[in-house]
Amino acid sequence: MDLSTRYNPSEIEETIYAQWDAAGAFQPPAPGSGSGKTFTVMIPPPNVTGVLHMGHALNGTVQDIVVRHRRKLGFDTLWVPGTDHAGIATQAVVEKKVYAEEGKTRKEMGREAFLERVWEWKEEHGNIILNQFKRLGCSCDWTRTAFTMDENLSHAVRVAFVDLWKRGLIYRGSRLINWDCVLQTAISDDEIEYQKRKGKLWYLRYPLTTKPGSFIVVATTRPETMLGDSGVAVHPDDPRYKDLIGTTCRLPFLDREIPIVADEGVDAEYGTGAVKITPAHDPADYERGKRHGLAEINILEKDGKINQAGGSFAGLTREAARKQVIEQLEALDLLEKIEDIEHNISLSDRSKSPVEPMISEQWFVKMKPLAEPAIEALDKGWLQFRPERWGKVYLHWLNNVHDWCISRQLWWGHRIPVWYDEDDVPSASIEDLALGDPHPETGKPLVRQDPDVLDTWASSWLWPMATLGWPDKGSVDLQRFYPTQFLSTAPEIIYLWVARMVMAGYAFMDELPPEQRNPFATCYLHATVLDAKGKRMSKSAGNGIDPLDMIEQYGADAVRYSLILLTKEGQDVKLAPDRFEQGSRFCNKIWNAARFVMMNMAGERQADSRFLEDRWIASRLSATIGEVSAALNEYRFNDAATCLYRFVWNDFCDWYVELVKSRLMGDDALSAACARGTLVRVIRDILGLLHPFTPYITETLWQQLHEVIGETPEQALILAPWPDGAGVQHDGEAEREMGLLQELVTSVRRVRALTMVGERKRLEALVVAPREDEREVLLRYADTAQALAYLDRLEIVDKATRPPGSAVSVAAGFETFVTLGQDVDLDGLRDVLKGRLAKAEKGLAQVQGKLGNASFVERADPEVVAAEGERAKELEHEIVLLTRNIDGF
RNA sequence: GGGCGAUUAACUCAGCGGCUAGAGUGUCUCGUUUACACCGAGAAAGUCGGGGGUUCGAAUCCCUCAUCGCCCA
Repeated sequence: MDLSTRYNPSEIEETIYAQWDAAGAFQPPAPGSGSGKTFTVMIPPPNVTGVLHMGHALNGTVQDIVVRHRRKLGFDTLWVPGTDHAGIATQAVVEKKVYAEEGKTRKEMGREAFLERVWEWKEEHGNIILNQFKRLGCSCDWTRTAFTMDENLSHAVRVAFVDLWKRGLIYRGSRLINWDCVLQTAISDDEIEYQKRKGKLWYLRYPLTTKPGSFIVVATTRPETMLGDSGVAVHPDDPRYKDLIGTTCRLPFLDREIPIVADEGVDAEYGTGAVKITPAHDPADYERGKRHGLAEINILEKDGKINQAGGSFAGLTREAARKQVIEQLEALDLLEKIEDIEHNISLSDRSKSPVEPMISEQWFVKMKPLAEPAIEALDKGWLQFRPERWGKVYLHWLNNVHDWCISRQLWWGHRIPVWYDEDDVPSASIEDLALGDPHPETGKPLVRQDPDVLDTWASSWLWPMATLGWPDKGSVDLQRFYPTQFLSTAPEIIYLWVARMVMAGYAFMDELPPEQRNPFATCYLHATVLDAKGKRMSKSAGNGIDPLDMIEQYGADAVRYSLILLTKEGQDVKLAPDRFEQGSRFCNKIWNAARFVMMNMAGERQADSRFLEDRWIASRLSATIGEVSAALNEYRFNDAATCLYRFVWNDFCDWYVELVKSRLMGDDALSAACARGTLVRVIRDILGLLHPFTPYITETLWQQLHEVIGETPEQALILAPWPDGAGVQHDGEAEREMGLLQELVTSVRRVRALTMVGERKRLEALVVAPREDEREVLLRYADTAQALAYLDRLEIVDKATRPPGSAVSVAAGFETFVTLGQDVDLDGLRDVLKGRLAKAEKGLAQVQGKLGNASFVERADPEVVAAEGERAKELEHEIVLLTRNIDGF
């Protein structure tokens, strides 16, 4: 064994990962050879264009902890990795690249050639992020790596499309949709982000046809849309406008006569109480226009420029048109006033350009019928959110769901499987149809395929099923691993993805009973990672911390452990690079604790021990196994990590290892053997319990430990059974006695520190312990205490007065006098005693207050009352001791 | 406008009806006894955002206000 005193992650991580992979540890056992209980997790597929950010790192860690834990528990565990094709993002990346390299636009290049280039790009760059997940230590089954554009997944998309089509849930229609003028495609409601901006409210005068020289004034934030106005609305009860209802006004520039209508939806308080109606370019106006039968006048080209309907403004950009409209209105004295306001504008997620609502022919999915079972799944408890509150967000969206615009004017994606005959009658088909062949219903020759592709979510919503083989219902994986047990993702895609996957499960897995149809039993929403100032980390803000840098610097285990230690369930986390030091230090601590064990393995080992500290650490281990197991079963990762941290550092390293040192060096062979046996037992379980959190270091130490003790482990740690707690149990007596011993040792240390007498100086101590049971325990372990407190002599008696030249420390029930000789500075010690006294007196006053309160004694739990009584006695005793000793100085 | 979250030690966070309100970092003091200086020992440090209420008892439950952040419209 040659172990450096420092843990050096970079030396081991790659080797260990390769070992796991080579051993097939990431794959579930073959059908029939495992336990038969499966546990499945699907990775939320990152974009192929993506690189790992902290959110991914946290999410990857969470999933890997779950997966490793369940695998060690004996489940046939499968974690499916993969990426999605990210239609808009990927197309934009490749478009840019092609233009930079060849100066060609995608249109100049042509669809076929362009798609070839996208595939080339994907082959070259598409695995970057998955390899980064590997660096993190993620134990995905890479033989099942999926991509949403793979043949089988593409087939699934077509089957789903045609199925919904046949059920009448997919339709094509001319609707108001969100248009991205830069990328020139439709986007869904969920791809919009809102930004608060300073803007203006312009008040425009529209001349009344019935009263020449008079106007109706409408307020708008987007004056250029007036070119598409086909009406003005007022509230029916608004006295200002009552007599104008049913009359008309004239639209400036275009000289269009438009009606003034009454609409309940108008807010009489806002602006002038009269609003312009632009049905073709505003969602509210679209509805309003429908109600009043107003014309839908499209004034925009696909690139956002004003079209012919804009008259003299045709050809101008939106920005230029706004300027011109305002200037010309002003010239005509039709601009009443301008107000500064703050309002939300909608931007496209992808291009960050203002979204233009536009009427356009698109494909839609009817969502209401699909949403119902997804709502029921949560109500019935078949689906659970963690933290639970996210369920409300999920329900809110489902209850207000709009039809989903699934067509995109892109090339990269699943092409819509619809062909048209010469009369534009569509037909959807799973298999490609050939142009020229007869239309399946009309019999007329097919003349074209729909040029558009589907929204990326139209394939990722099938992810949990399609990656397992759906629509092949006979697929072994699908039957074995569906439904999955756990999904971990970010809260911002509850609508985009989570809710849609549940819908898809109910829509397409209809042969399963309802409780098994939804694709995951638990949806865990992980924290959002913020920077040190509390701002969201983002590429554009440049405030991100690169997880790969952190892995380089501290090691993957340290990054994982730090993230979990920082992240209370579902609570956002503020992160600075130095926060990873905690995990790094902890890894180093484990490394050295294991080194210590390995350095002391020469000789017999006995597992079953009656020594106090052996029984105590076994008792603590038993509790730790219980707590960690419970926490992991309930996905409380932070609780599990904290519990392990305390056990390893405070119990095992600070106390147990120190206690055992003298035994290992001593002459008592049995004592040494018991110490060795216990050390091995505890460190093995520590490695096992920590493995899901810090897989590399624990696996490495596991192998080294076995080498040292001359055993061949049955399995690598990744597959070794989860510590079951057999052979260790709660031992109240050991914990009590150990507590006393710790008090005694701490007392002596405190005296040393506060009197500056030095850690090393050999001292003598006298303990006065009036309680017989306590005295008896302290006497029994006096040797141990003497060693830990570095004492030459330790005397324990039932009563005595303070020896001259000694300092004192008061622990709960006893006094510890430490002989120091003359000329020792006792001020520090006295201050501490005074502080303790003040605290004890305050505590006593509180407790007596409670006990003196008749309602408390009467109403509180008898156990609570009894405990308070005990507490009062302890405090009284402590006060006596403290007072006595302060007076003595 | 609606919803959600946060506000506890100098900093970052736990605790969510009854432990003397904890941890990590930082600070101060001391320390190289066969693991670890990425270490050990000890100490100091908090009117638990403000106000009101419920309760025998509130950091914890309810109401309200304030500040910050996120989501939705």
